[in-house]
Amino acid sequence: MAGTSKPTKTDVLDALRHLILVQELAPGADLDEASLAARYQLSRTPLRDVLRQLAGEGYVEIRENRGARVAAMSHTTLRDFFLAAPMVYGAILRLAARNARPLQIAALKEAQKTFRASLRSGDIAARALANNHFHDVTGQMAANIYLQPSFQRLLIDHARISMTFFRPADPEMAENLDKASQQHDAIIAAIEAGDEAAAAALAIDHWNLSRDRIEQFVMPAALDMTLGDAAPQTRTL
Amino acid sequence: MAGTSKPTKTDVLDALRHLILVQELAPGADLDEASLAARYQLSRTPLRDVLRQLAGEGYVEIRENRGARVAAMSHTTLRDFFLAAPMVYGAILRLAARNARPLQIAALKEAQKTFRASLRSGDIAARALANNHFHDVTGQMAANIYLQPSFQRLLIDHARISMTFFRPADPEMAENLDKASQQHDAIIAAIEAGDEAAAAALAIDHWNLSRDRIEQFVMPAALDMTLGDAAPQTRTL
DNA sequence: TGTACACAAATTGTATTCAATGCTAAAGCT
DNA sequence: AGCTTTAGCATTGAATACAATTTGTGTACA
Repeated sequence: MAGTSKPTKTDVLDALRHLILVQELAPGADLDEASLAARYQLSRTPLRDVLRQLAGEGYVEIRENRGARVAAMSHTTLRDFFLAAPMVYGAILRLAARNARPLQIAALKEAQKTFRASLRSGDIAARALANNHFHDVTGQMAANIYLQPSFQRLLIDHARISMTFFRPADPEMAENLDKASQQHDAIIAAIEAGDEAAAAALAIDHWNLSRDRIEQFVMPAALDMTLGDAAPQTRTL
Repeated sequence: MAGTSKPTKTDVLDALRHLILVQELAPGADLDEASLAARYQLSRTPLRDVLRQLAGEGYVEIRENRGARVAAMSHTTLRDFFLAAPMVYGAILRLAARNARPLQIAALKEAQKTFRASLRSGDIAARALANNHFHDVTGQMAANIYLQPSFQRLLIDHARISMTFFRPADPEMAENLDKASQQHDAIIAAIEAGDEAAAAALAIDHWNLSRDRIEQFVMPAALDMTLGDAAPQTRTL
């Protein structure tokens, strides 16, 4: 393709979704219509359409007369998330095992291949997107329009939470991710076998693993400091 | 208020939501931007915003370059609905019992009062809306942003399904609705007592009752026609 | 008679312009 | 000095005009 052509509305949608998922646009960040329109070379009218659509999908929030911002994350977000996620994802995987079609299973295997590659590459944004896509495919398999909206919102914040709570250096993290990848394989097997119960159980396991990873981050091991070190020995909280 | 003033965008949103919920705008109906703009006395630009927002909420569907239509109902809708509804609503009521605040409980009682009044009035559109509002309040009590999107979509189609599958004349229907109203009271009591298990169980009961009502309609008792009647005895399909 | 192509009408998408609203900061008042 | 008021600025909302896409219709041709 010769020369970067003017981005279409769909391009902008994808671009913004991407930026939000990998937190290059941080939660709560203000989105200015004028500058975004300039940035993507289209007028404000279609750009507003884009923001409205992203609002519908849960990526952004729009306040009347006060513009759009990236969907915020509050102090209750994590709790709400892990409260809802196992149930919804359990249902999704159960239905996926029930309804998956051969072409979809092929797509899921492909998605897992990409996920494994992203693990090796060490690119954590690529990993978050690949993981997102893997789960998105399972959502398509489930094919229940009433579960889809909540599931999609969970996927958005799952990606964002993963981007936040991740230490590439930590060897425990690497091990945790390897386990996650193995669970993906097990999920594929359960779906292919049509084993609903196994699929639902794997959903729970998968979230427990994810929660462990985050707990590791939120509540780290105490610093290793013995008595007699230079640091003060008593502290007020 | 002297003279009907020009409707604001919020008015149009509410009006369209209402029309869709009570099926005055039928599922799948085409929504023409120009005529809607003329109908509500605002230009196409804000009206498109409205349609985009309604699309995000699940009321309408927008196809690129081919306009908007009221969210369709397919032959799988009912199945998908009753598959997802008990689980989601069970979770909602469980969380409602856990988190409900006094003001919200007062609002719920008020909603139930309105619902009872609508039962007596016999206005089935008013009944659908009042029921919708009752459940909406429970959703606010649950206060989980990840369950909310799916729950809202369930509420939309619950109202529409109720409008479709209802025979005002049928005495069984009246009895069924009276039971539903009693369940509402039980739901209020469970929430007020903070009894999560009871609330969750009532959610299941409530959907089973609703499903019974619809099954009554979809699979009615066979017509009572004995051999030797005037009607032709053999027919081609 | 059926199909393919081309043209015309209708409807949606985009750009530009103008109006209204919210935010910021400076001035006046208590 | 601290609070309220008010004026200017920046940003969002609405309206109109224009462009592009889709759909329907008609005609020519196999």
